[in-house]
Amino acid sequence: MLTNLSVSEQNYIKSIYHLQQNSESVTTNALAGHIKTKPASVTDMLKKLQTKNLVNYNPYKSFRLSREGNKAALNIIRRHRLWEFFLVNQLQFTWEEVHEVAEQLEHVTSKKLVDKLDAFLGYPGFDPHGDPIPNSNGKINQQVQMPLFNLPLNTLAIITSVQNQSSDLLSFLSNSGITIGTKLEVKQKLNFDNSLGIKIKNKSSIFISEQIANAIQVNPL
Amino acid sequence: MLTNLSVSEQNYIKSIYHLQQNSESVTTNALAGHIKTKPASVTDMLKKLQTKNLVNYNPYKSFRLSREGNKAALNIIRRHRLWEFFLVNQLQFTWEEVHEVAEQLEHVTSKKLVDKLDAFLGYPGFDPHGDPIPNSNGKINQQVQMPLFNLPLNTLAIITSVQNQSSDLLSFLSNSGITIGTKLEVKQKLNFDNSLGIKIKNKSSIFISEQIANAIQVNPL
DNA sequence: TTAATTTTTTAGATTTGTCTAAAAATAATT
DNA sequence: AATTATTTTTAGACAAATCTAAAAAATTAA
Ligand SMILES: [Mn+2]
Ligand SMILES: [Mn+2]
Ligand SMILES: [Mn+2]
Ligand SMILES: [Mn+2]
Repeated sequence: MLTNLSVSEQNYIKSIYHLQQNSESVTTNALAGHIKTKPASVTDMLKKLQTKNLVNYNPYKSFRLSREGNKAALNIIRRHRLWEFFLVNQLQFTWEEVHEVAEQLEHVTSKKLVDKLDAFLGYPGFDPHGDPIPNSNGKINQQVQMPLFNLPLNTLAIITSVQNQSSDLLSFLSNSGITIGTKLEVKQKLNFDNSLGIKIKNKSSIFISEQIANAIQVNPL
Repeated sequence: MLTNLSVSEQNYIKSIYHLQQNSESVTTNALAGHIKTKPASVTDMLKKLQTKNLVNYNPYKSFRLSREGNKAALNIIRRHRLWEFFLVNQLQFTWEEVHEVAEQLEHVTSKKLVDKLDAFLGYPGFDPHGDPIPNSNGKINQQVQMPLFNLPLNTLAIITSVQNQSSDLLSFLSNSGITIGTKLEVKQKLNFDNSLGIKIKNKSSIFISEQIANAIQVNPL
């Protein structure tokens, strides 16, 4: 049942998918916050997505993407991340500039376009922020990673992804010499505010806040 | 006054621009036919475009794009044609496949994206159908051309563009060895139906209808 | 286990873009 | 010039997506 999804429906589905990554089921308020709309609008849309069998919705209780909905979400995310890869690797965008543009490009739904773009780019596995790109069957290359905040002291690790699209944060990170593939270790942790002193390999040491350390995902070597 | 235009507004403006190429001013019915909507909807949209100063609209009389509207149209057309060029030259689409996809891509309005795409493609002057691509200032490379139907007999000419996006027609033409840059001459014209016998350089002769001959633009050598 | 608080849903309104049917204006014919 | 035909606009309705305010349900606290 390959229904044509409106841009709005696509955005809701994608947001539900992302929110489900962190918690088992999603709340109306969380979705409203994520998508910058009001809870009442979320309820309206949930009823529509329910009739299209894209979510399993129990009013007042909870909702999740259906198998159909999950598949649709992966398609949208595939397009989003392929375009981000294209923008950085072919058009010389920086990693903090691409998210906004990809938010628009992801809604161009031609399958032929997406698959040809994928081939043109050499079937990349990860986008510029380290997030995995689903292949044309919706299969994702999951990688082992943990928040930098949880990395034990004095353990060398490699940055695998950054779980936040704020261009503020992203340009701060690249200005500090932090990007996907950067090797670093945590040297100290301040009890006062939970900030971390980190040593970037072959570079200077800097302090980062707990929030930033939680957005950065690493793979201990 | 760089107002944000909805997809619908963009489609209306683009259509008005194209219709103005052929006749001085545009009629409500012609626009409705072109955009596959009803005359009443056109009137509604004209009133909105008028308040945004994108058209000069005299109810019951006529309407044209304003200077503003013209500029907006050129921007949309620039995006459309750049993407068509990209699809054919980078993603290996054929010239009859690109129009439909470009209809969607043209509505992604990021100026940075468009300018970087332009640079990436090497600032192409013409799209895969031979239509000129406006530069970032809206300037167009006009070429001297005439309908193949008007080409005198036995005059060598080069095909410069095809003024129709029907994929039917476009694949017929490429299957017949006709594309942008093809050299040919008209050998005979049947009075019965105005069809033309044309000789493609280094290839066989074929007959084409008056309609097709009028869609093909050539430059006599 | 009531009462208070928070979350979620409903009711009703609004905006955008579209449509049909009817009215008004313009153009073409006799 | 009057009639007829065509084109265009208006009036009113509708679907999609959103909002505010009020009601209902669920959760938390007392
Ligand atoms: Mn992104
Ligand atoms: Mn990303
Ligand atoms: Mn086209
Ligand atoms: Mn074209």
